[in-house]
Parts: sequence; structure tokens; C-alpha cells
Amino acid sequence: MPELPEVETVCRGLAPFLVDATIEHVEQRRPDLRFPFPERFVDRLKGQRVTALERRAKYLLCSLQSGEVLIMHLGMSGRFTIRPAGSNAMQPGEFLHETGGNAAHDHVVLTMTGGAVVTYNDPRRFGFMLLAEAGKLEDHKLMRGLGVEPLGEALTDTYLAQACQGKKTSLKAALLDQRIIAGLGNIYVCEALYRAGLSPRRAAGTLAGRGGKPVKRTTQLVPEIKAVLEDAIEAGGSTLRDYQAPQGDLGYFQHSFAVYGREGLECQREGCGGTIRRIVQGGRSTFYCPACQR
DNA sequence: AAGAACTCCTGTTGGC
DNA sequence: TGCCAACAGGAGTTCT
Repeated sequence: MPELPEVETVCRGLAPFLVDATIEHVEQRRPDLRFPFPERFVDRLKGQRVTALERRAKYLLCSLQSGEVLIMHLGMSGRFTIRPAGSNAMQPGEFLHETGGNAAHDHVVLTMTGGAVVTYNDPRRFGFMLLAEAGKLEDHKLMRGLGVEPLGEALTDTYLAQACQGKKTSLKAALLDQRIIAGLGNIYVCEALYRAGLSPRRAAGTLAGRGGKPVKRTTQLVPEIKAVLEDAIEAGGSTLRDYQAPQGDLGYFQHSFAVYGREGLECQREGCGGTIRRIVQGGRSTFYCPACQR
């Protein structure tokens, strides 16, 4: 699925078409995605002006004039596409998307004032859309437990060391835990750990020293987390099998992967000579270099 | 209570 | 070529 850089790219791509525009028409083509759509979903969106579109963790938050917020998550395979004003919405059953997808999985179609059509497509349906009152957003079940934004000032070595203190789970699992850092996913955790030269297998607790203070490796890791995310956003995210930005642009950060998907290839670190390995942690692939990631 | 396993769903890929 | 198992960017729920 889209991780933070991809969701950020989607957010930036959708914003010009959504913000300050009104949702003229809503087509909800099935009763549920991962979760059932909210009660009266179509009615609560129809006629609403969009006042803001933001990203929090891997969520898109679309603020409506009514005071409600449309909370959207792309799951593993969710994707938005935009058809600019002037073209007709595709009918269910039509095979080809303008951008190459399959309209069989177009689940929500929003028509905006001016005619732009925003389509949510999600073959696996791990994504979802919910509505919450803006004032209660922070208390929302899904928002309440989220950890810090990795690109914000709240992610410091001190914070991360304290959050990981005493944890016996792997560093990989801890970094994927959205309650600690919100927005990291499988790819960027692998890449950040590689950049920092840390093994995904080490215990998360080894980021903390005496009294939960950060150790040197923590001080090295935090800037690499931020750097890899910034680099990926700069590149428009990563395009694997089914992610692309709303206007069909392909991200190109996948060409910059140092370890992800590179099992068996030689480590690129100067003078290392190791071979990238794939292991499974928590049922998910981890790629790393056993030679230089300790 | 932390940590790991299981679950949802469809599509693609690689090995035989 | 066909068939089938493994795997895919997530994360809530259920176990141990």
C-alpha cells in the first residue's frame, strides 16, 4: 500500500481539485470497503464544499463545510484517479481506466463542481472511508492512538528511545508500529534501517540506553527515517504494482531502493560487498544487508 | 499486557 | 500452456 510518501503525493495531487470545490454528485458502488460505509454516506457528502485536505499518518482527511471530516485510508491497493472536467464517468464493467486500472474496482466516484471526477479504486478493499465530526477528530478511535509524525519535530532520538525502551520486539516491528511513529510502512522502514546501518532483527529496546536515553545508533537512525521519507516525497513516491499519483503520474523513488525487493543483489554500500537478504518478520518481507546492518 | 498470529480481499508472479 | 502456491505498499482483531 501507499506509505506516507505516497499518501502525501496523493494528497498534493488531489488538493487542487477538491479544496474549495463542492461535491456535486457521489456514486457509492458497494456497501463496504474494509468497513461498511457510514450511514447516509452519499447524502452527507453531496453538496458539501471541501474546506481542506490534509494527510495524517497514512490517512487523508478531507474537511467538509458541514463540520464533518471524511477520513480515508488507501489500505494496500487503494488509488485515486482524476478525470479533469469534460470527460464522462466510466460505467461499471468497462475494463480500461484512462490511467490503466480496472473499473470493476472503482468503488466511489465524486463529481466536483466544474466537472472534475475523482474516482477511488481499490481491488483488495483494505482501504476505507469514514466520517467524523471535525471537533472530535483527535478523539476518534483511529486517530487517538497514532504516534508522532516522522517528519515533524516530535520525532526526536529522545522520543524514539523512550518509546522503544524495554521493548523485546524487533526494531523492524517497532518502526512499523503506528502507535510509535505514524506513517512508516514496510518499504521505508527497510530503507531507513539500511541507511542507518541497523539490523531489522535487533531488539527495539536497544535504541535506549540507561534511563531510556538515546544511544548513538538512535541518533543515527532518526535523521535517516526523515531523509528517506523526504527523498521519496521529492520523487513523487514509489510506484510498484498499483500505486500512482491521482493524475496518473508515476512516482520514481522505487529506482532508489537500496534493499527493498533486492534480495540476492550486492549491497551498494561502499566497501561492504555483502548480499541483500530477505527474511520474514511478522509475516512480512524484510530486506537488509546482514554484513553492514548490525 | 506485550507480542505474535490471523484475518480481510483480489491480482500477479514464479516455479513446476 | 496450465495450475497452484506464494506474495503484495496495512492494520484491526484475536490468540498466547
